[in-house]
Amino acid sequence: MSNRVTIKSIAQDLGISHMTVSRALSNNPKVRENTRKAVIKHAQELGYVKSVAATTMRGDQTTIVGLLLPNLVNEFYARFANSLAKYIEAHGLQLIIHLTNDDINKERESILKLREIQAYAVVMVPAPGLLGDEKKYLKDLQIIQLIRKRELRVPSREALVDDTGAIVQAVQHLASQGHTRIAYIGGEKSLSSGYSRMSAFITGMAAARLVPNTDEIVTDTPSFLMGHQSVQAIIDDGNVTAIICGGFEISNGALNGCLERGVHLPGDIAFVGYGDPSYYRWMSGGISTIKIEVDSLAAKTTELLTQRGTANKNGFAQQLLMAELVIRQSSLATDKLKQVE
Amino acid sequence: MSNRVTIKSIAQDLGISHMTVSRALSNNPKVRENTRKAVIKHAQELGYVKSVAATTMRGDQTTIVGLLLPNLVNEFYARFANSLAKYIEAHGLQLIIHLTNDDINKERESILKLREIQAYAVVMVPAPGLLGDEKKYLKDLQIIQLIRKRELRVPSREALVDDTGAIVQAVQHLASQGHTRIAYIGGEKSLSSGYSRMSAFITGMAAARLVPNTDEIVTDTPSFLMGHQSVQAIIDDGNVTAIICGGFEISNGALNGCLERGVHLPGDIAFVGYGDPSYYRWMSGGISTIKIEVDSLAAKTTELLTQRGTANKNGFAQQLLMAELVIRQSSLATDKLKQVE
DNA sequence: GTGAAAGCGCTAACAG
DNA sequence: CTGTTAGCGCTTTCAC
Repeated sequence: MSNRVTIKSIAQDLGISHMTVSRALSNNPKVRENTRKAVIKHAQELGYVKSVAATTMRGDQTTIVGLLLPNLVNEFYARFANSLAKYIEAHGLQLIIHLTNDDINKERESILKLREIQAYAVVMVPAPGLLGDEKKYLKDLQIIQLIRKRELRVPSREALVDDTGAIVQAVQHLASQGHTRIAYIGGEKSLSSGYSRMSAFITGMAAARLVPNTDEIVTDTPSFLMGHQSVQAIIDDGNVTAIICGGFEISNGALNGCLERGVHLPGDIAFVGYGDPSYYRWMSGGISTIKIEVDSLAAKTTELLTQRGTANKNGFAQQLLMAELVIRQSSLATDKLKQVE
Repeated sequence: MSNRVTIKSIAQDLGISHMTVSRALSNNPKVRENTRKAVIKHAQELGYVKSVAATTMRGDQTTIVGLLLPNLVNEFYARFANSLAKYIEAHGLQLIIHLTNDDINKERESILKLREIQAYAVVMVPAPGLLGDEKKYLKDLQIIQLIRKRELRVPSREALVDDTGAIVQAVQHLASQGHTRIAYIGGEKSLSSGYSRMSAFITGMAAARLVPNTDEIVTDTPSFLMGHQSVQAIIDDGNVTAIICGGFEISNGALNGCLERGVHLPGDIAFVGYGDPSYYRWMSGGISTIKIEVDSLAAKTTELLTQRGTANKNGFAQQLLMAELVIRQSSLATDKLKQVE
């Protein structure tokens, strides 16, 4: 069939030089109006599109932003991708999505692929772990770390969440409902987010003059399954009247674990989730959560992405979003606590 | 800092020709073992990656698959993207996601961008509407239509869903529960899916010896809002005891509209949703749905994607997935119907 | 085994 | 205003 339409093929068709075609198509004023019109018309008719491969090879930036997420099943990640895709589209950028499943090796593979295509930038939720050769495989790439951060040995920007206040508030709220035995399930402490959330929980407990039982602070590689298993272990132990989740996946897994066990929220146990998926408000009379405005986070990320200049230490290289406690039914007093009262 | 590492820069470093470097890195046997090792070692140390732009310009296929979806907020689309990303990754492909919001002009813009980067293929949920110049802007692109199909004037493959049987079953199930006034909310009839689902509903009604009221068959451009508004209008009319949804967005919007109105499912009205998001089973004692195995659909799409050869009419160019009716609490008899009984 | 040349599509720089 | 040349990074082809 028809071969690729190029400026050369158009030039040949029209009996002019390919440079004139190039100029006409890039609105260079140094082309006679007639020639320009003829070229544009012909290009339109043939469905010409410029080869990004060629311009990239000459040194142009690509329009491709890589987004590395654990998955797209969690509503928070899906909504983030949705918002980010919308925001960056306004800047002529497009989104390549790679799923890492929080596996650091997959993360490296994905970054290599993005480097091969000379991605404009990479936005990533860094996977847990250490690699050591980051300096090599992150070369020539603008990196934005999302939600959590890892030492990358390479300049990077950060779009993070400050959920400390919301977590402290969550503990205090539960305490005010009469809860004294409160469990926490979160990501491992080696993750920046895992560490800070757990610390906030401990701070909140101290502020409420409660002594957290170390058995009831569970931290591990965050996943749906981890949340699911941890919550069921806690339920089975039966020592606790309330649970706070410190992670998107964990929250969904834990909630699922509760419902599967048929426990009533908050009748049997009080529950504070993390990330506020759309359906939480409809379940069990409403699930309380530590809410993160996903759209704002995507907007802040886009700012980092489009603001030129390398990542300096002068404030603009980091964006911080405040999380917020949303109180619904699931975090009130349990039936037992009500009886005591 | 350091400029891009290329085969030429490596060649210069090692005092050999760039061709030897090229051969060494692509496992061409015609390189002395020592040279090969030296080259590979040096390339590793410098973090060399081959330029996809260069190989693309020479005619290599890219690894980029475009995925055009209305949005990523709907769990079905997010899960599809998740599954597809996983499946194609096994073939060394990566996913660029464009959100169309079911707007045919955005769809065209996205396709143009994908054509510029010479995407390997495009998987798209075609937006409603007509354009006419598809032949031009779909040039040189392998197209796979997803869920619904449009006349594209260009060869395309199709990954579709056969939900006829499930919809007929849904009507019959409702009828068996005593429902006689059943409403249907679905996509506009100009959409292949909108038409076939509505037809199935009518077929089902006929099979149950019920006469559908034309006021109670609502079809329009499918969206969350449309489902939300349509269901509330139906509730307000109060003529109907059951509702069937024919679309992912519509189903979520309609369910939301019911919950917002505080109607009890199925106490006040029976409800059959579409697409089976994970949380439907936990809401209102379980929402009945017309379920589509999203992972299977992604697997079938991947087959179409990787099976080489142009889209012939001989069977392999189309993949069909059967939908399935899942009965939960929300589609049983309403309280009124129980009283009559 | 190794290297030199050519060309993929495009534009900056220069020459008319 | 228009055309020619060169080169971005890579591999195929053809020498040596």
